[in-house]
Amino acid sequence: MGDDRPEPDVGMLTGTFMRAVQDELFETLAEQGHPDVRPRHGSVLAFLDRDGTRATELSQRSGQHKQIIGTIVDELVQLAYVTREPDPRDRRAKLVVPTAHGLDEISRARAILAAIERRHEQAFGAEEYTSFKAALQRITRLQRQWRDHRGTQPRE
Amino acid sequence: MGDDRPEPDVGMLTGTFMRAVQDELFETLAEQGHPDVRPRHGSVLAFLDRDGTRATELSQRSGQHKQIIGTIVDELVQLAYVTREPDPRDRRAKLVVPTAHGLDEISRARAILAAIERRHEQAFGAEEYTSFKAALQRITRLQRQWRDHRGTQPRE
DNA sequence: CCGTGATAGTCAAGCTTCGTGACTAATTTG
DNA sequence: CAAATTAGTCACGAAGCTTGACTATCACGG
Repeated sequence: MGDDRPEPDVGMLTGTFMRAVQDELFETLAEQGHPDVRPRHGSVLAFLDRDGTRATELSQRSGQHKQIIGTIVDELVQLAYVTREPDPRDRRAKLVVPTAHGLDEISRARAILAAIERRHEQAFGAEEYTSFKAALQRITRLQRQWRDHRGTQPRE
Repeated sequence: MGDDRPEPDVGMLTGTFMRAVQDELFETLAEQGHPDVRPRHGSVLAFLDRDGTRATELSQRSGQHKQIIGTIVDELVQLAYVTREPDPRDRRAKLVVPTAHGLDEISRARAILAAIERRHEQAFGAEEYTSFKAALQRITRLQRQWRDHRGTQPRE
């Protein structure tokens, strides 16, 4: 399945970039003792506080439905990355708390992503990479509000 | 589902950007007479030549499995975006050929994406946006070859 | 104090997308 | 002309997400 043309548009381009980062992250994690974490688990692990976080809070931070967070936490409990603890302030709620294994995954994932960025920085030069990243953040913030600009651009 | 923190890493950041572009593209297409095209259809429509393209070729260009391309073409035939024509040079092969409706979708999609980029360009300034896009292409090309750099980065 | 409405988490069913392996027909190779 | 390749399809299953409904608990106003 090999050839792959230059990406036709910005959407596909960023999709390809994202997939490439994901591939490196999860294959490297697999080599470092975490072969069972998958991208979707990031919706929990990437947003987890050291002292535990509620599922609803994780849902809001990640933008995923509560239902999804529930099943992800099920899997992560199974894999011994987190535990469910009762929340002392609210008997309905449960805190999702990372285990030692979970904390290890989190710090390794951050290290791998930092290494990726460091590589890009070295290839680009520090200032050019920094401004690229700033532009990406700004453009993302801009694009997320596209509905506000609806009539702004006249059509054809 | 509301709050959404600042994206924790580059992977998620680009993912958010891609999703935002996709949302604008397909909602706008829906308003312009194409309510049934979905993102996956892009693997065919975005890579289609005006005079037709083989499924295998589409598979290589898009990076999707032949099986996937087959089902996408099934759907697009159903929706009258393309037809399957026999390939005169090879009786095994069929050419996927866009209909007038298909060509309309393709040109509208390109126009919408161009409008998005124009908006970003206006917000950023032409030169800064151009260099951003060039950096994104370069960094994507770089990241796709991450396996080559494996031992390069010593690990803590 | 109590009832009404909101909130936390879960259960269940269904849909979309993708991956994998096997198979037929036609072509290319030697 | 036999053997290996290639184009397209069929069948099955696994992930991931969406939606709606339901139980237990909390918060607020009367």
